[in-house]
Amino acid sequence: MDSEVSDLDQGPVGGAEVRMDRPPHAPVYCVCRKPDSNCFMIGCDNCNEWFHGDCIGISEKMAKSIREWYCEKCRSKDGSLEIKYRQKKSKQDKDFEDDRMVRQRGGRTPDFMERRRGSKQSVQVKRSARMCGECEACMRTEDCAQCDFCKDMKKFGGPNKIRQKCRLRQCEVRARKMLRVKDEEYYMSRDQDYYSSQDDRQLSDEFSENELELYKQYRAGTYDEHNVAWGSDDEEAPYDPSQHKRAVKVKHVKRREKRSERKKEESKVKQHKKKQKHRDKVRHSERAESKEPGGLRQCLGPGCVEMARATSKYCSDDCGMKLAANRIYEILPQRIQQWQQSPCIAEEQGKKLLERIRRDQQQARLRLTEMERRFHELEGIIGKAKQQTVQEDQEVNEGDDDTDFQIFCVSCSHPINPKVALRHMERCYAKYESQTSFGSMYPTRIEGATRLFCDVYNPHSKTYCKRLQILCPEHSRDPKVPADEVCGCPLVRDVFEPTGEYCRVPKRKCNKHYCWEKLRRAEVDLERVRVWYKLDELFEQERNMRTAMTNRAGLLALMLHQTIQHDPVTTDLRTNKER
DNA sequence: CATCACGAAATT
DNA sequence: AATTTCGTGATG
Repeated sequence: MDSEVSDLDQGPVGGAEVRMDRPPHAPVYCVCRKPDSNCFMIGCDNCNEWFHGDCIGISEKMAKSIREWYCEKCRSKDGSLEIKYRQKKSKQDKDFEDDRMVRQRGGRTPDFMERRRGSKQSVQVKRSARMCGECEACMRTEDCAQCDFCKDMKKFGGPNKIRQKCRLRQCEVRARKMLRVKDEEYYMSRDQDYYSSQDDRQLSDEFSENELELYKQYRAGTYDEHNVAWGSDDEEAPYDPSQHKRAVKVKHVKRREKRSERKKEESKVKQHKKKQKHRDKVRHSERAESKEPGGLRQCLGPGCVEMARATSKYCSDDCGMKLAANRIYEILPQRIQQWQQSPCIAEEQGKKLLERIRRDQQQARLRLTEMERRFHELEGIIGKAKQQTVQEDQEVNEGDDDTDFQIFCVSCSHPINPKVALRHMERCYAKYESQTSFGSMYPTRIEGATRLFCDVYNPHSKTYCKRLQILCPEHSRDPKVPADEVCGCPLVRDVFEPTGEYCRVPKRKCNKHYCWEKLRRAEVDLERVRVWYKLDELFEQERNMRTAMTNRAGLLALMLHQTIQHDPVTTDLRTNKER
């Protein structure tokens, strides 16, 4: 914690030399205990006190070559403190050197006062004119890539026109204010204090003591306690006016003098006007504190007089919630009323759509039970077919029809005998199909369905097989047919009409009905899957519809949108036909 | 008074 | 040599 020796708090000391345009409590500095007189001053890097250049015999020019400076008092107290000088663009400059000569340095030096905050930092931060080396911003090493300055940088693809350091890295103390983070929330008490000292000075030029006192009371009420609160946040003294003095002292000498002269001339005449101005200013600062960079803001919580947190508009989450609740109580009733004033077309359409969806769902369910029925029916047929006895003689009947006729397999394109075509193509297809996998990450979960998907887990690809179980050559083989098993395929007339009879050829030899059970089962299963999908889709639609309807007049929707009744007579916007 | 733009010093 | 970032004049 380094704190200023001379401070506003010190009150009036040695009022003899106090200038007319300065309040009586202006801070005093230096060995002479006189206030800042707009002349060049230098700050001690140990005690942080400011000294008039004239009083200690250091000119601004000389100061330019000083890197670290300690006052007489500090040097006598602590023998290790030495004034350190800069060297012309040399690297040793940063190291210790015993050169006690004040050298003139070539090139340009910014017109800031040679003030450093301690040797620690001088070593740590090289370019320190705009860096205190201690604040969060100075500690940052990476650009945010978000701010306008970053976006201007070449490394972020910018045109390099602005050429300024990342806003988040602009020193909280020494960087020019407009270069710091734009968001007022980042401004800390330090800046506020700077303002108060500045404002006091300016105000004192313009306002009577009474008014000034009022203004100060106002400020004290809002700011002083905050300083305490913020003090813990950073290790520096919350108030450090010297950090910013330079700009006022060195740069605006002429302007300030002119102004004070002018003020004296017109002081009496414009009393009234000034009072008005002052009132405006106070009101402005009350209202627009948040807009003003560096402004400390009051928590927006209802009835709360605490200071808002740095990155928030509120002092606590609680206050934020309170305001939000108030907002809802305030706005919601009106919105509900507005909402109820006009019929909601979307709601009505939604209801219709929902009805339709429900109807479709009902149909799909019916279809599903039908398919389940067919499933069991088929199993019955197959069971019955198994009981048939083999009739050896039938086999010969189908003997040789067209022996020289050939067809080609759809899978392997080899020419095959039509007699064995079905058998070949089935096997051929199974061979190729079993070489590929067809899976999903999730197992099938359909309640009430038997034997639908293969669902064999493949630990290698962590998937579940999504073929129909009955059709999956990858994970199931057709059972070996015993020699005495009958084909048993129900015979039909005119393709569809069952005759009630069954094929009684031995299964191994029947080329006509090869795998007929499998194909019939697959047919049913495929249809079942289709119906399940359809049902699933309808459920999804219903869910979406319901969510939309729930959200339509939900709290969030009502708070965010409102229905404006432009024409109170025609509330229903539909055409007559639609109604 | 803030912002933009840019030369140039400081730094890498 | 390239990059960073400072200070300052022009501008609105």
